[in-house]
Amino acid sequence: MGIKERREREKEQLRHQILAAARELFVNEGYENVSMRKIANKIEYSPTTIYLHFKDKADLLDSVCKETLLNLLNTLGQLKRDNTDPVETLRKSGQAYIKFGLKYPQDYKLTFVIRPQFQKGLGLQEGSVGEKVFNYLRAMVSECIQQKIFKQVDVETTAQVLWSAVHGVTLLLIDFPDFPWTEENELIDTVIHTTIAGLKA
Amino acid sequence: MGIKERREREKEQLRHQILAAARELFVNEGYENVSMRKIANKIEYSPTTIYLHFKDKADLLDSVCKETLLNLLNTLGQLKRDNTDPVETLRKSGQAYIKFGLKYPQDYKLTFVIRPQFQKGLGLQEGSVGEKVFNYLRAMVSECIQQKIFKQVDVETTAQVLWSAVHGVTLLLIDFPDFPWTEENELIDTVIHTTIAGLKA
DNA sequence: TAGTATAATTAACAGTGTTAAGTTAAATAA
DNA sequence: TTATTTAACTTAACACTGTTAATTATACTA
Repeated sequence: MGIKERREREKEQLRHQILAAARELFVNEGYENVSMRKIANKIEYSPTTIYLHFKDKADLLDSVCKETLLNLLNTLGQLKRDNTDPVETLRKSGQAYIKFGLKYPQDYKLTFVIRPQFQKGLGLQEGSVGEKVFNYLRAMVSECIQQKIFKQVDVETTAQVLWSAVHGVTLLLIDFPDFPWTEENELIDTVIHTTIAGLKA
Repeated sequence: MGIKERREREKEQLRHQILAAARELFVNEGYENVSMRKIANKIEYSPTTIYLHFKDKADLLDSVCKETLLNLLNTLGQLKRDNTDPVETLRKSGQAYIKFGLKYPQDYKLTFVIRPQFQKGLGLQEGSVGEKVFNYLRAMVSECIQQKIFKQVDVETTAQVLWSAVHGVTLLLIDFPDFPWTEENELIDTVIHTTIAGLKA
C-alpha cells in the first residue's frame, strides 16, 4: 500500500521543485518581474499546475519567505554563543542578521518588505517562523536586562529598538548600493555598537 | 505672443494633474495595483496622453517620489530650531522624519523602498532632492561633532547610523501594523534617544 | 478490461504597459 | 479667408499578465 505514499512523495517533490524555481526567479529577477508562466517553463509544467500546489502567486511568495525565515533562524541558531557574555551574543547575532540580509538581499526584501505589502495585516502571528525569530531576539535581550547590563528595562521596547537598527541599515545598504557609504563592515559595527551603547547608557 | 506661454502653462497644468492623480492612486491602492489606464480614467484622458508627459510608469513614480522628498525637506526645514542645542534639533528632526513617514506611509515606501527597486543604481545623485535631505542631516550631525557632544567623530558614519535607526523603525511600523509594538510615540522616542545616547557614549 | 479518481493541460477572460499609426484641433502663413 | 504646418490627443494593436473552467491524459482499482 505504498502507492499513496509514493504519490504523496511525488507531490511533495513537485511542490519543492516549484518553490525552488520560484525562489530562484524571484531572487534574480524580482517578484513583480516573474510570471507564473516563467516559473512553469522552468520546471517544464503548464502554468496551471502551480495552482494545484499553491493558492496564488502571493501564496507562493509566502512559502518562499517562510523558507527564508527558517534559514535565518537556522543561521542565528548555529552561532557559537558565549553564555557568560550576553551582550557579545547580541552583537554577534545582530551582525549575523545583517550579513544574512546582505547575502540574500532579494530574499530579505521579499520577506520583510514586499510580502507585508501583498499580505496585509500579518503581524508575526502565533507560532509563525517570524515569531520564532523575534523570540530569539527577545531571549537575548532578556538576558542582558536580567544581568542589569541595560538601563532600559522593558524587554519588548529594547528588542524593537535593536530590530529597528539592524533592519534599517540592512535595507539602506540593499536599496542604495551606490550611496557613498562608510565601509560596510565598519558601518555595521558602528550601528550595532552605537545601539548597544545607547541601551547601556 | 502669449500663446506659446499659455500653451506651456496648459501643458504644465496637465502634467500636474497627471501627477496628482498618480500620487493619489499610488498611495491609496499601491504602485503595482495602479494601471496607466486607471490614471488616465481619473483625469479623463486617454492612457497614451500620459506618455506625452512621462517616459513610462517608473518615470511617473520617480516624479511622485521627487515631490515627496520635497515635502519631507520642507517639513524638516520648517522645524523651529534651537541653535544653542544641536542635539535637540537632531532629536526633533528625527521625530519629524519618522512622523512624516508614518503620515504618508505609501509615499515613504514608494520613495525609499519601491523606487530603488525599479530605478536601480540611484545613489542620491549630485543635486538631487534626496541628497539635499541627507545634507540636512549631515549639517546637524556636524554641529554636534564640532561641539564635541558626540564621541564618534566621523560625520558620514554618524549620519548613516542615525538614518538607519529612523529608517528602520519607520518601515517596521509601516510594514507590520499588527505587530505588538510598544506605544508608537514611546518607541520612536526610545529609538532616537538610544541612538543619540550611543553616539554620546 | 472497464471504470474511477486525480494529475495535468488547453483555452479563455479580463486586464497590463507600451508603441505606431491615425485623427482632430489650433496656430501660422498665404 | 483659406491652406498648411504643428502640436495634442486618441484608437488599435502587441505581447504579456494572473487566474478560472472545462477538458484531456494518466495511473490506480475493481
